[in-house]
Amino acid sequence: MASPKQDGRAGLRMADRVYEEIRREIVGGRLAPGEKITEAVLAERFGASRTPVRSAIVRLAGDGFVDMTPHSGTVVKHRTQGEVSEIYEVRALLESTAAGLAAQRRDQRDLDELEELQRGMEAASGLSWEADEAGVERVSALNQAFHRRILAASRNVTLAESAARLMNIGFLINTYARFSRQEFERSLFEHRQLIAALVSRDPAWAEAVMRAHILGARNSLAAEQ
Amino acid sequence: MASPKQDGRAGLRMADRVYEEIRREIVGGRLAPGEKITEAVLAERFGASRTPVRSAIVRLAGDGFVDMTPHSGTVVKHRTQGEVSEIYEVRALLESTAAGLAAQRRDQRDLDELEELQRGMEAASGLSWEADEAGVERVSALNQAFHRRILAASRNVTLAESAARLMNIGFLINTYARFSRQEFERSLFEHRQLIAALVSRDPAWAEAVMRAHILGARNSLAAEQ
DNA sequence: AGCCCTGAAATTGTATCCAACGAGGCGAAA
DNA sequence: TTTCGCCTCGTTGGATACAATTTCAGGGCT
Repeated sequence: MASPKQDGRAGLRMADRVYEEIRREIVGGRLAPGEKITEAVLAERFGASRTPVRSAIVRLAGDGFVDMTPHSGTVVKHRTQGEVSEIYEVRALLESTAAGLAAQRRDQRDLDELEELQRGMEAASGLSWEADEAGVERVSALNQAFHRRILAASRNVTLAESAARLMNIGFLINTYARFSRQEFERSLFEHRQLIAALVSRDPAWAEAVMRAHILGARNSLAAEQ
Repeated sequence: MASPKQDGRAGLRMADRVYEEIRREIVGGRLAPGEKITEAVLAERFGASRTPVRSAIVRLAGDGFVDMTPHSGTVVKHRTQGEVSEIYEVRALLESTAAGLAAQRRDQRDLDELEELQRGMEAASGLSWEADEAGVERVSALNQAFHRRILAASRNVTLAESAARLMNIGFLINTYARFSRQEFERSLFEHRQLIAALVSRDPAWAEAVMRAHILGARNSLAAEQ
């Protein structure tokens, strides 16, 4: 192909770009579960060789996004509703613990940034929920950032990483897109409560709100399907 | 090079063999944290090319065993004592929850296999703790299997995988080798209690024992360093 | 003396080529 | 007609060749 530097964003390895792009496509639902992934096809699509594509796929497999079977191929991992519920349950366990720690350890910066993110989400209240695809995706990104900020405020990197891994494979964007406006507003309200619990340094409250928040989301999801 | 099938164990990809071997060397402490990993060196040691070695390293990085920095190289990940403590704390959280679930959901097979593993560990009571390297490693493997069995009995695959990941990077063999005979016997006793809790289907008891078991191990470790 | 610049060596990242394996189709025999 | 076996093809796994980047030593400059 001989196009050494196709993308302007320098410094990024081709393998990383491929990884990120495929990941986004899976999380965003553009690549359906069960769909086959062929190295040569992707290589051509990215104007790269199979080598970095392969590297990206190995990483995706390690992160639980795809299933690789030797000499046979790679498919987007399928998850049953039960597995998705499990993911939410473990997230509830980890993130509620993190929220409790965060209530004890947060500093002013944490609170400021959470407020900022919350304002961003509230600003999206007026968007047309079914039509505005990009808007929904932005809200979802803010939601993820909010959760990550609380994980960071727990000051426990291991806890944060374990939870973040589950958030990723939880296909958040996809699930968020399915949320109704009502669910979204409940979510906003619970985030507000979370901030309040952190402000007043109340670990038990923060923990309970986070658990309720995540298990509630799980149930909304389960009810739809 | 040109030695297409060096190892008799067929069916295994070269990349998998390299992955497993490096992983064992890191977990076993034969590769020290901070040590540099050079692809070409490993490739020669395994009589392979750099391609499968590189694939293995990417996986190891994904699993948190090594740090890859672009164009610079790969080093065995260093963990501070604080990080190791964190790992044990999150393990305590996940595995105690799993133990509680296991107490409710276990069947007779689970109990039988746990008994079997426990007998195996008890049989090692007579080994010379400082001299018998292989013996210690076997005990460590049995211990890991015991914990994995309880995770499996929780019937929550997500929970089990999250915990297993942390067990792996906890460098169990290494830590176990540092355990004194006294620690080992305390461990045996707690495993017995765990089985009793599962037999009597007592989730709260199982949960508490597991939490105490893991946090105790963390403290023994912290006290040494 | 200390610092920066430069260049060569070492090492990683990517491309291409070859080998091995699995999937599916076709044909022959029961 | 159905089923077993073989064969071809497509795809992945691995080897080798090449390009790009970092690192570090050494020399010149401030």
